[in-house]
Amino acid sequence: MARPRSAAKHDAVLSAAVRTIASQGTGAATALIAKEAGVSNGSLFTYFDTKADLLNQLYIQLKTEMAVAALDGFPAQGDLRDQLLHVWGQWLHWATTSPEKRRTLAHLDVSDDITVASHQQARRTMADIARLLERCLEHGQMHGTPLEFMLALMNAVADTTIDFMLRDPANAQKHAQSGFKALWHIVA
Amino acid sequence: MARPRSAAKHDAVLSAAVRTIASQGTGAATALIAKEAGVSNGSLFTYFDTKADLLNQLYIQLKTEMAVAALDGFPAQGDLRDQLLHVWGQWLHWATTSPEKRRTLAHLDVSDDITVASHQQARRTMADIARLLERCLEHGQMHGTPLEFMLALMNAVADTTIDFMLRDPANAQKHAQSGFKALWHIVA
Amino acid sequence: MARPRSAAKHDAVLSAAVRTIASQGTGAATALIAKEAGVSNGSLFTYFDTKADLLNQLYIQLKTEMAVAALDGFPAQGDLRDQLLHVWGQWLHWATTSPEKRRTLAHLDVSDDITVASHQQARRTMADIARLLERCLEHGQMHGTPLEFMLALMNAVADTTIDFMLRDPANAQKHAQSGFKALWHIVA
Amino acid sequence: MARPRSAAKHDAVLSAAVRTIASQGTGAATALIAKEAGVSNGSLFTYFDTKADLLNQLYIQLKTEMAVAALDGFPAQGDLRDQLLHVWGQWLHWATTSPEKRRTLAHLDVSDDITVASHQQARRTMADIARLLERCLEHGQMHGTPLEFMLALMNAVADTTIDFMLRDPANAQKHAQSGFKALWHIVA
DNA sequence: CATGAATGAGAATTCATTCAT
DNA sequence: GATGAATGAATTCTCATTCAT
Repeated sequence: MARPRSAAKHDAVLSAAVRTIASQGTGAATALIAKEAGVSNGSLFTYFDTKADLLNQLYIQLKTEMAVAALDGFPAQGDLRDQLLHVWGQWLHWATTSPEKRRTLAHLDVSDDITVASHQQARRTMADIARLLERCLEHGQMHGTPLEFMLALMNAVADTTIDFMLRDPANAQKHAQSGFKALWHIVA
Repeated sequence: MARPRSAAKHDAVLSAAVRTIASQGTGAATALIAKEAGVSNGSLFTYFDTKADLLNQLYIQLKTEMAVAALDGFPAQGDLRDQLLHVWGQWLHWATTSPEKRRTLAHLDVSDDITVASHQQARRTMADIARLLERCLEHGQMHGTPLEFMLALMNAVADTTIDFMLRDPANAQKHAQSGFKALWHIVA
Repeated sequence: MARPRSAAKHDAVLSAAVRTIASQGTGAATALIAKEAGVSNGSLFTYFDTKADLLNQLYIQLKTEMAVAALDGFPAQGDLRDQLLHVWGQWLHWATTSPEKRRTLAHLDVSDDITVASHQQARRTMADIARLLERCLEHGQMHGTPLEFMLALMNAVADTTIDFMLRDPANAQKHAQSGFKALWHIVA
Repeated sequence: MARPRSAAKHDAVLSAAVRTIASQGTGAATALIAKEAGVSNGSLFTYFDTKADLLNQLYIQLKTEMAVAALDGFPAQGDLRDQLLHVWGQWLHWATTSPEKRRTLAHLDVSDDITVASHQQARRTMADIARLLERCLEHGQMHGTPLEFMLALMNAVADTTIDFMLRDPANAQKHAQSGFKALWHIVA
């Protein structure tokens, strides 16, 4: 019966946070995020209990968005290599077309404000990708290595690749291919 | 602000910074670092112009120390795989026996206070390792990929491996081997 | 802001305020009082123009309730000492069985938000007690002292006594008697 | 060897706090107190860890000052009544000539920021007065009542008296005498 | 009239850096 | 040079009050 909490504002804050944190790190002032979102500094706290809360929600949203993007248009029929390549391509595409989100995610990933629960939930959003990776490993040379470890490795390779694509856009496609080659050498 | 009188104090501050930043991140107060170093907060600024300066010096020192450690006892005679394995083992050994330094380095690596110049200089300390890597790649499947990229990849694989070794010390050796296997699959 | 529609809600807010202010002091947030009353924070301001208004109304209500309680069952026939003792007993009984109200009153008594008008009105609710006190004084040693002063003195003695009764419940009765003895020595 | 912490500044903050709290209550902003003391808001916190710390130190200082004032020029030779009367006079004199300190003390006395330890220490500063009171009670009608209770009673009577002296300065002396008469009736 | 989101002026602290001693 | 007090901008979060729904 009262003014409803606005999803639009909630999202505005979140996306203002992306922009602000991308350039200033997690130390960015909540007041600045609020202003950037076109909202009063007080209002920010009706949508997020705490700055840490905002950070955690943002972290999960971005991780989820990334995972969803990576699986978009997943070729259920294809062979393993094609499937992994598809995920790889989607992933890099998302990261390189959303550099701010990607940079923010990097900041959040190392922030002490992100709880273990959030990290766990983030890992869960990658479950489908993990499953794919598992099937790739089945007959490969790294068979027997903990899936968790392999997933982390895949993440690391992807991150490094993305770094180079963003740093040297002229050769982005070449880097993407190199990265996949490295990944495939590991998993297959 | 000029030449530090006492190298000992300079180093004391640096190693206090390692301890403090490892646990508190780069947001750690300079006053705390100073106290931990047994130095007055004012004195810290006679050894380092600025907090960012301290951070950058620390970054370079740690990166250098890491590179030196990785090359310690390098077997000039061995074949490529043995040489790389040696470096790998030294690297992981340094990281796992100096977890605070390693954690601090992780914090610094993503800090906005570290200049591009520092990042470049850090990369230069890895020149010898890069050269080794280059020779590995010569006849490998990744031949033709920019060395810079491969170095970053190696870094990423090493970091991931170290993470798992520290997180799960019971299986540290197994993780170290898995990591090297992955690396070797990439480079050779 | 106008006439309260529902007296029930008005009272609910007031008694929620008692509970909340007893434990948090007059700094208690209006939003908290509202929630405790089962009312929206906005609604609180249709019943009370202002937080200060709420505080003042509460102050007067509690003072009135205290005075009424003190006079309950007043023995119109008894001699002066019995009458004063009756009031004394009722007063202490109210205070010790309504410790939250009493504590709230203590907070309000020293609050800058309570206007002089409210203090005056509060004093007026004690008129009957004042009259009794006046008769006690008529032949006593303090005869001639301003009634206002004597009333304040009686208040002070009562308050001190109640403090000790609440702080040391095992000896509550003894303290009540000591307090009355002190009071009687003054007035008679 | 560095700039010494200045007792003058410490005291300036304390006495600025007296002025500010007297008129605004314990809710007075630390920034205001600092400005009033001619000190930066940051500096306030080099002299007091916390606002609560400032409040507690102030409380103890004022209580001590009051007790010292009350005992100033104490007539060791006199009879009990004269001694008590002396203390009474000194006490009222201090309170009425330092109305801001007195008002601040009233605010502090009911503040939740004052720890039990501080209250205890404050009580200890009244030890000499308590001893005098004890001797008064020895042969009086209230003999046997806990000294603590009697001390609180004396405090209450004094406070009430001071209130009236300040509120109605024209009759201050008369009120002072009335107050003492009441006190003496209780204790003797 | 009820609701609760919106507002924005504070509030207490913290901290890199400067500077008097 | 060394010390640590001084500074004041900046930070997160709170809260009385207003107003759209």
